[in-house]
Amino acid sequence: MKVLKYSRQRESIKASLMSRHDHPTADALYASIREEFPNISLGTVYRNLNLLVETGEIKKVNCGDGADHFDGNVSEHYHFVCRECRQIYDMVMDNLNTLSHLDSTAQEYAPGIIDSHSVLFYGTCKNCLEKNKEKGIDKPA
Amino acid sequence: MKVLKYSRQRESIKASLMSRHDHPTADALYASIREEFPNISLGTVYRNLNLLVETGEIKKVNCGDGADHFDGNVSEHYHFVCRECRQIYDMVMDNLNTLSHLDSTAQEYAPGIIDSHSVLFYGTCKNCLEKNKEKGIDKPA
DNA sequence: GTCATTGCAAAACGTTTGCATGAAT
DNA sequence: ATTCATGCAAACGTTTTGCAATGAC
Repeated sequence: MKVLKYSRQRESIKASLMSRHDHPTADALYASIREEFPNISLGTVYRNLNLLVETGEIKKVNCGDGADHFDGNVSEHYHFVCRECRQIYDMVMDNLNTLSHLDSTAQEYAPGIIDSHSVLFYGTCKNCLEKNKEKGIDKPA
Repeated sequence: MKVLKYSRQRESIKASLMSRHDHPTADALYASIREEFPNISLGTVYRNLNLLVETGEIKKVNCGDGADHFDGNVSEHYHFVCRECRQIYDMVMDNLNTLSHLDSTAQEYAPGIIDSHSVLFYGTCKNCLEKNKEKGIDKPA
């Protein structure tokens, strides 16, 4: 296994991600890190995010919008992705009824060993539903 | 709604995807379509795949390897993604115990209206487990 | 002193788009 | 005749990479 050396940049990237409750892209994170490290490069942000994913300190979320999103919350949870505003929401669910149940069922059918999973729900979030109502739009685009 | 005109290319792309049991990328599909239509362009393949997704005739699967994969099976099912060989397997599961259960639980927590979902399991598939055993590797990389 | 990490820029990758031509209705 | 679809190539957005310089140990 690779030996990691300390780096202020990596520390700052991790701290910045941990302090957020959204699921920023590398570029969004880059923008906020630059306030502290004006000379940091986007490549460094990508390299460190990938390192942190490898060590399991953060998670990568792929919601299908073309960009990787990152999540400082490594506990098992689902995500809800709004098709209109593209925001990603955490969905904390009852493990007993959902995740663990899903896992045990999956084990029976999976053609191998499962070590992790990604559960995404797509739809229209409450905020967008309200905005649509205000504009007099009954059905979401 | 947009009116679609018939095109031999689109028909062939759909037929080609339907005949496969894997989950090819646009590029892989492009390679096999080229046997029938040597002059077809990759752009046309992408355009038609997106049209077919819009009309609900096929599905897009995002397994996090950077490329979109396409699925001719539009019935609700899960996917198992092998981290070693990158292959995507269909997981046909008992709806009563899993998908519908998951959906009803999700509705309680989701911050809006859910219209679809993506469930991916990651791990090592049976084939790779066997190959690893043959090579004398006990634990997967 | 060694080797990981950085900043920079270029390249790679998958996907989309503009445009003139061709095909379907 | 109209309008959508095609092939081609260029452009796009995201991520990775090669390299010389810097920093951690």
